[in-house]
Amino acid sequence: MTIGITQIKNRLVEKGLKVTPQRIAILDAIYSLNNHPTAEMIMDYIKDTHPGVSSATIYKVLDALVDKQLIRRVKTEKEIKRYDGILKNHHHLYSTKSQEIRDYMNEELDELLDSYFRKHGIDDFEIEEINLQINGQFLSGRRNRSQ
Amino acid sequence: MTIGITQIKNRLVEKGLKVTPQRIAILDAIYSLNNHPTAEMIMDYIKDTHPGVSSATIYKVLDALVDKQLIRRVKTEKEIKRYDGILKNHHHLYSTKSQEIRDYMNEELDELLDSYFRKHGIDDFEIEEINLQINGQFLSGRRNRSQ
DNA sequence: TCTTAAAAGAGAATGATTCTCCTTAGAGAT
DNA sequence: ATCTCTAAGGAGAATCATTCTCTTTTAAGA
Repeated sequence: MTIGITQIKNRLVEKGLKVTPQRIAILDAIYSLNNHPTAEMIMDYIKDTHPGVSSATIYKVLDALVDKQLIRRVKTEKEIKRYDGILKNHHHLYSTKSQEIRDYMNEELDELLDSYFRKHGIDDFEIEEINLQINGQFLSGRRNRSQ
Repeated sequence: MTIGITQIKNRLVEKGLKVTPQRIAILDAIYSLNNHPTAEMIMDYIKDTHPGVSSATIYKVLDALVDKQLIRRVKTEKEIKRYDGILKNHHHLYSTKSQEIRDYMNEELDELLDSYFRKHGIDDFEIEEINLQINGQFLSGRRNRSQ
């Protein structure tokens, strides 16, 4: 299911974004390179058909597209910059408002997932570990969840 | 449950790492600042008690500690640099061997999680979205284990 | 076409992380 | 305790993706 140029234009218009060749090219690149490209991969892809697009433009367009929810950002392993002294497998609560991260442990949940995936494996993939990334908001109750 | 200096030393020795004041200070910082500090937060914390530790050392020590599995790295929102054109909520399969990421959609699983969390909420946290980060290995048809 | 705010371009600036190269110091052996 | 040797730490330059600043261009409605 490839997405055509007309459809890309419509999406831009719907979000109130001006339709520019750069934006079309970038969205098209993301849809075509459909395996979570980096900004650099997008630049490379575009270089052929649209030479001379400034890298600053790529970043600005990507920000605008994320902002208008036409695309999303995905986490990767490499860019990680925070450290955790707790080694036991656990999950994380991420605030969508701040940069706060809290640990979340729940063995019952782990077992539930474990038994689910024991029954329904994933094709061509051997699971080693599952981490939930739970996004939401901390309700600043004065209750302090230590550990 | 704070971890003492003696225990930190033991952990270093167990992993075959030389026990140095810098390593002790860094591990101690991670255990004390127990909310996923960045390298910078660790530097700040250490500055008082161990002034003059080179930032290069901080990074080297952190790498060594991750390498020996005394600490782990955690993903955050900010550092994300890859883009996804698929907006529907979905999960990701991450290769522990390469930088490959694949989408994984499973509505049955989503419903399972949904109903689980409807029954067992998380204290002081309002869930907006749950993404599974499933780490493992892609079994490429012929089972290519050669990295 | 005209107008104008939004978008694109160029290149400098930033800043976290990495690299290089040299010095220091754990830790086992003597 | 001292010696030796290699791992570890220090200093500062280098890197490099991303952001910023400022100027020019252009999409799109009048």
